[in-house]
Amino acid sequence: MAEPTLTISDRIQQELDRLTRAERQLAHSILENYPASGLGPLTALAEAANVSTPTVARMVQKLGFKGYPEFQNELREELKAKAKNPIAKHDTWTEGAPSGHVLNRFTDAVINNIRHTLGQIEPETFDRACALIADTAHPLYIVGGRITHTMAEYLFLHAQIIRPRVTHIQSTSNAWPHYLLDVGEGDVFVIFDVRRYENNTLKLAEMAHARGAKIILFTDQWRSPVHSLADICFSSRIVAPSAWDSAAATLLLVESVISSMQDINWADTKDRAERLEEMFDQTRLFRKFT
Amino acid sequence: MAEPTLTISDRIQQELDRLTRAERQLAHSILENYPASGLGPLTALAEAANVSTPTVARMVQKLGFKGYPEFQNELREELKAKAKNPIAKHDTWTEGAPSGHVLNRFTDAVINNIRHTLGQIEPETFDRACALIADTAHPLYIVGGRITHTMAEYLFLHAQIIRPRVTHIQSTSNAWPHYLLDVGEGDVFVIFDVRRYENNTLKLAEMAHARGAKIILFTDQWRSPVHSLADICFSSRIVAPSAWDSAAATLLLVESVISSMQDINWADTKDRAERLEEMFDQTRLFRKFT
DNA sequence: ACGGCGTTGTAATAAATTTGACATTATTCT
DNA sequence: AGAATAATGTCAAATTTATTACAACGCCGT
Repeated sequence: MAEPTLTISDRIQQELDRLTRAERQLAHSILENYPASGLGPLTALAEAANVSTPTVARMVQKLGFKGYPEFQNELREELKAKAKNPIAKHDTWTEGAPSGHVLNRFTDAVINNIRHTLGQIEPETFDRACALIADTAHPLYIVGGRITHTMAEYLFLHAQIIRPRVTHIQSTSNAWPHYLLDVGEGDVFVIFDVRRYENNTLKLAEMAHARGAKIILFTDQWRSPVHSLADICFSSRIVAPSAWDSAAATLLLVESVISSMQDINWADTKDRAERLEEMFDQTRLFRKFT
Repeated sequence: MAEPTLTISDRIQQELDRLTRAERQLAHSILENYPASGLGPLTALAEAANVSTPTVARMVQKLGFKGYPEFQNELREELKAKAKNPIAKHDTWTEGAPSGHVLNRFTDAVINNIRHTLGQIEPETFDRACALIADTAHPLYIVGGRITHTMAEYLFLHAQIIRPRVTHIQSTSNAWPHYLLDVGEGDVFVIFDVRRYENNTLKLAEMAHARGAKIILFTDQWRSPVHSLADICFSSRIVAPSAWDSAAATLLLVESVISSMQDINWADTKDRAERLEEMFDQTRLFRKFT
């Protein structure tokens, strides 16, 4: 990476005058639909430009590449960079920190995770999931594992305000079988399971499934075995520059679900939230807002 | 060109269920930086995905292509089409969703929050906080409130692996005063308090402060009253297009702290993590990785 | 108009990539 | 637990692709 901010396209345009007739013809053909045409085989490019193959080979060498494959390689790198760029246009997030600082490295990874995660979600599926979760006609069960129970609880704490009949189950607790006694056809389960996938969670999902419950699964890119039982499955990217994974993308999804639920059940929510406020005031749990 | 509006990326995601382990691995690798990686030689793609070359060949056939070259050809066609389309439709996060969809609105807000939050943090302060949290010479207490205890617990679950003498206190539980009995000079408190700020949390912070403990506070942009007692204070932006706030930026900070702690205590962590793995294996809590 | 030089194309060679056959390993079902 | 089946990898053959050598063409100056 010796040339940082000089694309191949730039370089070609710069050289345009110094090029010969056939080469210019070729150059225009490359720029015509850049960079796609340059990523095909040399022969195809030559044909499209109506020049011979050696002309192509010679020109890429003139541009300073060892050969056509190297030329293509840089084109692909450009493409990668471009794909990342519009989102992560900050080379550093925290000013004054070297780009290698944990904060910057981690933030990059998280933003990337978010981008990939969102890219894989079909809005219809998401809306369907929210509708299920918000549907007060059926009880809602929220299930988390050893680490993920924090996400489960986060969802639970909000869902609890928005709608009635919500239960939080920890699959690592040994009390979970009791909860399943009452589960019936059409009940909704939101299950969190990221690697390392937990046996209890799978068992729980199997039992819920057997009783006719709908399952909405939040997992990672490799997908928990629960996914074969799930009606809807969201997989978040969780890779991070760390020995542990990042739950940030998952949290984003959860918060979006909460927001969407709230919109669906607004009439109810408003009422419930107000009653909750009152109760908080009475318990003096919170200070009055400044 | 029989498939009009169905990109290869779409098709791969659609088929994801029908694919086998190695193929899924490969699929993710292709989607990782799409479409650049798919435009290189088959060998390179296989290597990047850690699968054998025939696996790649087989999968592209499974996707309905005669061979790898034809697959690449369609990728290039897609690229051309995208380049021609002047509407850069990538101002949305989830393709196919209107920009007003919850997912897009929420994601925008979260990314913005992250930007603002990170922009306010001085790397030195962050490093100082991590050093304190990682310092095994003093016990570490982690405190959360009604909602924030999920963040607190997330930190706790990881800190627990990385170092000894970590305690999680819920300020909303009535057991917290007991924990404070043993607190002494130099003990470290990580406290989470976002609006609505909780009385219990403030009381707890006051007592800890009185006993000479160091306080690291995670709060929001308006800053909890605890901040006057805190040695270090991180304020995250938490605004979201929702009746509730977003914890995503806070989580990002927490995860960065975890990552940094781990680097500081690496020697210990490795050992502790290994012992933990053993115990997990013995309890059969998790399934063996597929 | 002719010789020289730079440019371009043809064809053969060399290198690489892709594909297919087979052995090995993992997984599923009984 | 073991047999059957599917999945995956290794290796070699075949095809495609890039490169090189060389011949032909056109252009320009004298």
